[in-house]
Amino acid sequence: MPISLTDEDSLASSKAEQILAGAMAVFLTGGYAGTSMDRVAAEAGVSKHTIYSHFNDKEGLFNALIERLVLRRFHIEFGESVCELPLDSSPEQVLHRLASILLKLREDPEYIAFFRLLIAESGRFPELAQLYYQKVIQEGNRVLSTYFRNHPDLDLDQLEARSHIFFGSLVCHILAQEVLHGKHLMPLPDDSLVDCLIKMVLSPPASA
Amino acid sequence: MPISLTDEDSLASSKAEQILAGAMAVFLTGGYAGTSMDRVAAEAGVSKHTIYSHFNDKEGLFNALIERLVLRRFHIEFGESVCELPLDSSPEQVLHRLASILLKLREDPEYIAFFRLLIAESGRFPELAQLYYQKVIQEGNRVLSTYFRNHPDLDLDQLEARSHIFFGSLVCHILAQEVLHGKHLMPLPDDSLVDCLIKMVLSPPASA
DNA sequence: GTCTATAGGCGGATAGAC
DNA sequence: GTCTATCCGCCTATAGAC
Repeated sequence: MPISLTDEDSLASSKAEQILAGAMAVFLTGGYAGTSMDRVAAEAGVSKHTIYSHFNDKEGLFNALIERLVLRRFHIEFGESVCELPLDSSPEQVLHRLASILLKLREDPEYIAFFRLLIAESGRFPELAQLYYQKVIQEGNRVLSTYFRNHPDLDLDQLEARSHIFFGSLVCHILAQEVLHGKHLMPLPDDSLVDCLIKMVLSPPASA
Repeated sequence: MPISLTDEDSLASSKAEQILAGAMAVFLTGGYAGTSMDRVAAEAGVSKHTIYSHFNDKEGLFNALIERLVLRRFHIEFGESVCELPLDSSPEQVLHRLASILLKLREDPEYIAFFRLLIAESGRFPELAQLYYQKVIQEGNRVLSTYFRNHPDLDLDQLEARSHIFFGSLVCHILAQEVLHGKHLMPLPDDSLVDCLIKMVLSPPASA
């Protein structure tokens, strides 16, 4: 009876989905230690025992949640956005597109909260931080340095360092302005930063 | 009797110091929600009531601790180091010195832990995040962009954007390699990043 | 598999002795 | 001002009914 099996599977996974959705809401606002399994159960609309039967314990639930967010939500969104880049357009346009993809994340409160949570727990859950590092940060750097390598006409050196500078400046901009609430204290317009950054990153080495 | 007053004052403040030292150890490793007043009392070697009499509650203790760390420990260290810069040497040397001051923080586990804690609680304690932003991040940017402004021979535009890129790249480097444990996953040597970054930041605008 | 109910411990905050 | 002892609630995790 494949139908019953399918039903059971979809039911089970729908419960898991339900739990993970509730867990996301609670963990993202309360942090790891500030989250109680009671609140997760209430938010997800299930009982606590159901959570413990799907995920071993609080750590297991947290691991599953972060892995899921990294692998599905942020990895895929970022990856797909990058792949949609018009790679045949000018380097300036390519970098502008990359920058706007990154800076779009500023306006996503869930991403800001996820960033806070990931960094907050990077000491106690180092493997989760490394997962994010590999799937998001490394991926971005790989895309950009590969792009540089495939365009030798740009005559750039230090491809890895250049891509690190590109992403690092933008990530730190988001960190300072959104995460640390510096937006109103020192308003540096995105365009100003991006324009300056692109000129720098694309400037060939001092051809002496 | 000024002696007795002095004694009382030093005693009171020594207790407060003692409490703050214990609080630092516990908050930095456990985070805000993961820290119990019992553990702070044990670590500081005082009773809980003493803590509650000096600081109103857990939030008050946390606020006092972070303010102290920002204003004394990190603000002063950073400020003094910057003031010791040999401002009459070459711009490359000035930026190298600034970069090494920043990258020195990589090796300070307490600074890494403080960074995690500040970001972790930036949602629930926004004013503390802003304090750090004003006293450390803004300060650094002010020093560097002022330096640029005082050296018009460098012929640089977008001074604020340039200094943001300089600090942002380095801070994000520390974030990725130390906080998120990416050091062994994608080892980009400090020198490689710093050299490339300094060349970029000091390259005059495309003088067309 | 899912629920209600509960165990057992630790959380922040306070009362009273000195 | 400082300590010991305590209140009450919430925490994670589990036991037992269905």
